Amino acid sequence: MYRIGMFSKINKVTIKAIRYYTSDQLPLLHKIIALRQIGFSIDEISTIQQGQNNIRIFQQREQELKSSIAESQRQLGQITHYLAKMKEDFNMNYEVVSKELPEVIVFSRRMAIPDYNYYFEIIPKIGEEVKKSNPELKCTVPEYCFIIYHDGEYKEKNIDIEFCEAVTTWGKDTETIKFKKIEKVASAACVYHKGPYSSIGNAYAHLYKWIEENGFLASDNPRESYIDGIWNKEDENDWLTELQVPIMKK
Amino acid sequence: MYRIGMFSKINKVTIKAIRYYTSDQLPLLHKIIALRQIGFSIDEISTIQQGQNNIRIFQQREQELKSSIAESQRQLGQITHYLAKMKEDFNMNYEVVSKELPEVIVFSRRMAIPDYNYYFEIIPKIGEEVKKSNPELKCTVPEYCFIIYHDGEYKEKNIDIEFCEAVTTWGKDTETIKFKKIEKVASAACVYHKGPYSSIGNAYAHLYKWIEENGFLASDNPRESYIDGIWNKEDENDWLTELQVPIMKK
DNA sequence: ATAAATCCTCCCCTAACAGGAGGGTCAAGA
DNA sequence: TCTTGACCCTCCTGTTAGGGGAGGATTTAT
Repeated sequence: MYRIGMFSKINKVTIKAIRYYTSDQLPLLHKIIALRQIGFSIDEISTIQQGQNNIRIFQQREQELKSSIAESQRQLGQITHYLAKMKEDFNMNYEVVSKELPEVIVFSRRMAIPDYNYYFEIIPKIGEEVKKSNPELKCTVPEYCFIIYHDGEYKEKNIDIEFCEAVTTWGKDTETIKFKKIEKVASAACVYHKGPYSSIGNAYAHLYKWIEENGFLASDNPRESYIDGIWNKEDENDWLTELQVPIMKK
Repeated sequence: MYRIGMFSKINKVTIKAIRYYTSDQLPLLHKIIALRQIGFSIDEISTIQQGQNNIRIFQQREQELKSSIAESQRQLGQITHYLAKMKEDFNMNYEVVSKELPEVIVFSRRMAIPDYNYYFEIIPKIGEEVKKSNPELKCTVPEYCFIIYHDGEYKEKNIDIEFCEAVTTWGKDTETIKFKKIEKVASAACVYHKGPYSSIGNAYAHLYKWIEENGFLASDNPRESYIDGIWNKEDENDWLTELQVPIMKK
């Protein structure tokens, strides 16, 4: 007779779950788990266990699955449609909105890069390194992955940037990668930029013009937050980036 | 200003649901419902409503949908596999089990049919007729659709059968179709038959032999319950039927 | 005025656990 | 012998998006 903790480890089921089942179900634990993974409810499982009219229950679940897949695909179609429409909009006009940027925990690496082409050589390496030293680490959903420009001015060479990716908990620092808390920003002017990075200057221009015209002042360095990029879209024209500039009333 | 009942009818939302939303959400009711139908949670919807960082939330939902579809398809594969295995088994050997048949409400039509070929001409008509007179009627899940043989002996012609289909509530009788309660059967010997109806005699033979050998007596007329048939499977060899004979101890 | 329809608030219920509080038991180490 | 830590138990609450119903208040129709 194993103690419950051991039993839980052996069967890879939480103690809570084990306790949830009545004791006469325990010898069947594996079968229960298998059936649960096919999506049967506990009630259905005990029916399956007793009666031998399994087929109907299986067929019923088959139907459920088919219709739920159909439903999900419908929803997916809708979402794709919405997303396409949104990105279309960002293509047409820069619409600036101001919003709060919440406090986040990030892992970050600050560095000077020789020029903009260097970006996507270094960023995947950071990801790998942090995964090696913190295998359990989870990024937030939705993802929030951005670069802070620390130069006060626009530079083409030797740019001082800080790469940040928001995560759910603190992790272990490495030599180059540090965990830190990014404080909440009460108000930031934000705009989406769709297309390649070469044309991102327009978006910045719009953004700073809006800040000026609406009586604000940029109160901190800008962030460039990456939504779609080379990692998920082949076509440069589909890339999507959000620019965020902390602002304060003049 | 509409009263809530009217408002509920106009918008096709239950009063409970309307009350669930806070009053400042009501002007957006349609948007909320649309987003709910894409599967967003209330929290996500209010985030979408406030912040303008919609894209990430939509993308996140897109991912969720994709993985849930993948998961469902995995489950579907499993189930198909299980079902195939079960039906394989029924093909190999008749395994008799005894079980309880629960009490059900059915609509039924008792009639004499000239011969067995007449079956599938008459049955769809019954379905249509009952749908016409009771449009709201719902069949049970899992379905339970069967024929009771009222002849005491085996006959080839002019067979006295009663077609029954289990439903969830009582409905309106028609001239030929009556609603009735079928009493619970404490114990019935059951066997699955796979293949065309022409070979169903074997299954009956097995079943009655089992009843005899195990010291039971058939206590009522047999039921033939239809699982797969011409309505969902082209190949006769895939048809599946369960035979049920109420029994009692000798 | 009265009856019927409609409305309101309040409480409990769902599925399958997760999370935590508070307390009990047992063996090893000091 | 006392204490500490590991492990265990039961009980309570929370999760989603409302559904179902009780009991009483208000509005509408006759």
